[in-house]
Amino acid sequence: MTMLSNSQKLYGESANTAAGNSSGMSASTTNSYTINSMSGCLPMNSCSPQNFNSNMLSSSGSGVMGGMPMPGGGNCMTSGSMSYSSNMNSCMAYNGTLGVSPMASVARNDLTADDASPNSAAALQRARVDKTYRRNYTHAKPPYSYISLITMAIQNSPSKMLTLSEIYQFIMDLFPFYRQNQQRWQNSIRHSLSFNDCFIKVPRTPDKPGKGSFWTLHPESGNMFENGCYLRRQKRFKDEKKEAMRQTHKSVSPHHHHHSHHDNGSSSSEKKSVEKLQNLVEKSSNPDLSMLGLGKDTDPMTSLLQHASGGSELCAQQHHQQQHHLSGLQQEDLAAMMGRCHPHFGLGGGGDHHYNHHHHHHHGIKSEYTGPASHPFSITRLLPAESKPDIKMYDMGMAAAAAAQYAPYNPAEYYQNSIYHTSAGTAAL
DNA sequence: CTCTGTTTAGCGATAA
DNA sequence: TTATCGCTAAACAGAG
Repeated sequence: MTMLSNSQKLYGESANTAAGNSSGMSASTTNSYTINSMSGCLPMNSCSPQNFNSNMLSSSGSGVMGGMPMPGGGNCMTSGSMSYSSNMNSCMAYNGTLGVSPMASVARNDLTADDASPNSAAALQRARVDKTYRRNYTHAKPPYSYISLITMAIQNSPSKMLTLSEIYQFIMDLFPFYRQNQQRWQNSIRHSLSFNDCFIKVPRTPDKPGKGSFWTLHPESGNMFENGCYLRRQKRFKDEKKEAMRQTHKSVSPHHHHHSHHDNGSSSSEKKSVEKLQNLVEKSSNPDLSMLGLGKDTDPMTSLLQHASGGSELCAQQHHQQQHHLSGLQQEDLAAMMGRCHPHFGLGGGGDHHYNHHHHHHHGIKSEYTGPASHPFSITRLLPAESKPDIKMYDMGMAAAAAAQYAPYNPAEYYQNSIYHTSAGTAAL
């Protein structure tokens, strides 16, 4: 059991500063630590929930399986096999053994102690008292790609549009891990926003002065995490038009010593995004765009669950490169949230682009969905009725609630266990 | 100046 | 194996 593959690396945030050496990050700079990777340790190359669950999460048992999450014990956090200590070395230790991870213990009420003594009261007690456990847990790198984090943030906002800084804030509020090394991950976030066609930049209107633009999701991006994997999409969403434009630009550029500004005003990049929008508008003759204007029509929660909820096959934790410490979280909620992606965007028209790979894939994508928000942590119920954008989730309640939605680390208990309470609670910083 | 965005590059890791 | 995907670094430009 405990053999970890050394294939996966986590970039220890604490360690190297963003600076780094010129040539990318060499192996040395990234003090990476390995973590167990599914694929690594296990033969299976797929992320079947079953396997995952049994092998990875095992003890925690929280299974999110098909649909209903952990009724009983509530462990929302399923196995977090990874630890979180900011510096990883420590974690690895148990990391291989999923069940025993500190996080797991913290998360679950019944947890087994990290010391293998299963439900010992003492262990439990200790877990509750010892802040380091909590801290470690809380600070673990969430098993979500930046793309999924951004998506979560946007979808969670009432208007379905956020500024860059709001996205940052959302992530930091929810995941303590990202309160560190901001420069590094924020650069990545910016890169993700610009680089991925699934994110669209919406200019500010005069009535809303402020710093950057708003970012929203491409109406046709569909449910990018349909497979339940938040670390790696099966296929990257590409906007054909935009892509075409890119090509064109490229082939034309040679001569133009530095873009001859025969364009009036806006930079080429600006233009691009504008066009992007325009295209959007054209394409979606209507409904979809409502979101651009302000997606209120979308009831976040409802839509949310509609899709996914059950569906998360949780293969999420699955492997995936670096980071990815899988902390097993409750995929469910997340799935629910992500899943909803654009539920109603029926995309009927031309939508599905790349997202249908049904092809083979064991991914059983979508398990049967059993009905709306029936489970405890479904966003439908947890989501603050109206998330006020500005309120930030600083106040506890919010933080907990928010966290709950994504179930990353389970909110409810999490909260109960005073994780946020004690330290972060007030700290919330 | 800092913050936003865009873009290129290279790396590690997975999927096909 | 190759094709992709995601992460990080970094150069760069523009806005505030």
